[in-house]
Amino acid sequence: MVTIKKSRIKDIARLAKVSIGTVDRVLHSRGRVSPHTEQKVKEIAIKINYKPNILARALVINKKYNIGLFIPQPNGNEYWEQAFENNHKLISKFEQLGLNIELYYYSAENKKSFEEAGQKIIKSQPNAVIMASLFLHEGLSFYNQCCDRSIPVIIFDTTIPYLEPLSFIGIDSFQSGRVAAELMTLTSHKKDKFAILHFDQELVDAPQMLERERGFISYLDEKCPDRKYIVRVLNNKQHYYQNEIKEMLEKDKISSIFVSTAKVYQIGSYLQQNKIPGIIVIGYDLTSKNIQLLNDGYIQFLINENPRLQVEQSINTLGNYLLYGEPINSKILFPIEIITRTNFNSHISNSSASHQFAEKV
Amino acid sequence: MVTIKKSRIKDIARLAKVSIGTVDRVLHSRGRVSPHTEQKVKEIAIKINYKPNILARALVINKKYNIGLFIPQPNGNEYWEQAFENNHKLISKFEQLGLNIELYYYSAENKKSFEEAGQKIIKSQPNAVIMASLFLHEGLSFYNQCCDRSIPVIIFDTTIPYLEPLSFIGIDSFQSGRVAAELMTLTSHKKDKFAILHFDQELVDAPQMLERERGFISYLDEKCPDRKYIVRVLNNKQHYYQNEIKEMLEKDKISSIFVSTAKVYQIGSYLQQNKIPGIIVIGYDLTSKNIQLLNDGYIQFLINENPRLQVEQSINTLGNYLLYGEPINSKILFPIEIITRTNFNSHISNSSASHQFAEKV
DNA sequence: TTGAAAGCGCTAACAT
DNA sequence: ATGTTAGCGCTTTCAA
Repeated sequence: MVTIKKSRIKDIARLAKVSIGTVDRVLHSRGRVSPHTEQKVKEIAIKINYKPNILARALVINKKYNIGLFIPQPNGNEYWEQAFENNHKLISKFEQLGLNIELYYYSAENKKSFEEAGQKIIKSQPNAVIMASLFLHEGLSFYNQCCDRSIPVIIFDTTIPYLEPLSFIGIDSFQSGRVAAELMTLTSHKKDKFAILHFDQELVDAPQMLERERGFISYLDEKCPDRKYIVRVLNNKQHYYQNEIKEMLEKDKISSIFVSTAKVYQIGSYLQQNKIPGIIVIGYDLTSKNIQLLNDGYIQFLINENPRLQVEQSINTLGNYLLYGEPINSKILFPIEIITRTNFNSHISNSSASHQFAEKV
Repeated sequence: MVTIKKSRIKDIARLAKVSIGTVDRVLHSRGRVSPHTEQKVKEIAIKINYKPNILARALVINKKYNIGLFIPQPNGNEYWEQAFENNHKLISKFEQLGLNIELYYYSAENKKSFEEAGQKIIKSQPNAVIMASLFLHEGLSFYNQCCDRSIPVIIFDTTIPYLEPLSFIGIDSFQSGRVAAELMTLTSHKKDKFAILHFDQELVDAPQMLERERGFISYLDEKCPDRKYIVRVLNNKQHYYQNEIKEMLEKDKISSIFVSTAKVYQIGSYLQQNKIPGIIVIGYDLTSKNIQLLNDGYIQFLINENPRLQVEQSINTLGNYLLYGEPINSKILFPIEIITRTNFNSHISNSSASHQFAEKV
């Protein structure tokens, strides 16, 4: 096999009969080069198919970046715990390369804590921020502060409408609602009635939940306009919502239930406790309670948001952008993964492989 | 923020009052170091939390590897075309880093061509091989030749039983069959009858197809032992199989059909042409014909093997192993992805994000 | 406008 | 057993 030798700056310099300093100036358009030389160097670079060695470049640049990772406190919240499982190695990998990733937590129940953590981040003067904001208004305000200071922001998990961050990384909520509606339609009779349930939150602050509902309904409107369905917002307190569900099931003869969040286990548990089989239940996220109920047959489908991969992808994307100048997509939408009792294992064991599209280069 | 300075070999040397050469010898266990010095250096390395700079290491190692990528000729085979879509950039990325990836094609219909290409690879004396063998016996023989020459092999897409390659990368066929059975069960009545169809191939040579069938049946046996089903091997010629299907549908009142390969479109097309709605059809792979029928409602579910990601992951895994000495999993099983009319778009646009577990570091 | 040279952190050959 | 040094390919400073 003919091994083509890699071409280096030195080769260009030799062929163009100039010094490597000159070549460098041309390649980086730093000026102070005569047009004639510039032309010649460029030609030769193309001719010998010069590609810079990113390792050498990264080595010599040796720049340090401070990244603020702005996220809900994972303790006690399984979804966010999953998000950071195993990401220590990713973080320390990038640390080696000069990315200092600092974590800033806020409480998912406390807007104040979000604002406070946000102030800390701003004060730390980061080179970039990765954030997942559960609060619409506060998230927007923080984003604007970053913009004012020219700090690039990657938003993941939860969209904030109308913003144009460096990149949004997550899943398409609207589309995921459509998928849920499709699965319900496939698993039911034409005359069955559906329910869409939200658990009490300030819906204004939960654009995701509304988008999921919108998607769900858009599918029904489009594919089976005769379908009957109801929409309910349930109180989050067990005592209340259990009564509400009971009443609903008695009155409405629901065949299938779509819950707009990971709280779908509250429905599954109710059905399990009261031994009500035969209802198709769909919700979000592979939390342990949800998976248990999936296994027990009281939830049929879960839509996986793959929080761990979202974080991984966010860090990777930002790292490659800062360190290697890789272009960045303004939107990275994850596949909408349908999880069932039978395939969830394959998703858990290797969410990284599927999505680990992680390439180390 | 306190920026902790990265520790380098030089720092260890200074603190241990030895030269960097000695430190290097300790860190790489190259011997020729007194026990006392060794002990001291190790202690200090741990104390200052030394992590080698992989960039500098990769730069100086600067070794060239020849990799043989041994795969079916993609031209005219959409699955394999997908597998190599966009992988040029990955390949050229690694080329920069010293991985020379040479492609060797064989014809999926011609065992002889497999053997010939195999000989070529052996002759080229590669440092490692990545292969997808559609032929059981020939694949085994080639694998053994590599072993004899201590050439590590990564096998992807199609397993060869009983081998222990450096890594197997692909999906669990058995489990995917179970998923198909589950989906059918969820979308049908208890008394409906299922069909499992194989399209004519030498089944001996297709362990995947048999594994998928085995998985399918194992699920039924386990979860609904009363379920009626039939298994058929159909002739691949349109004229023949159309008659066979017709007969089958007339005689057996099938509600749902599971096809063990990407040829599921042959069933979908038949149903479409003959305007037979209401049958649940499940098969494999996101080829254009399959997707068209998914869209038209004559296929309900496809299981995605994500060929592109498999290739990406194979190259990444091998590259990181060779270049950075990363540990390697003997098995990397992908998530079993359920594709429907509504979510296929999200899978096509970004199969890389989900699985792009590719991290560049 | 150009060239020379130092140095990023590491490895490995060579000298002592 | 230990130390010294060249050099991987690139960027950047300084001198000419």
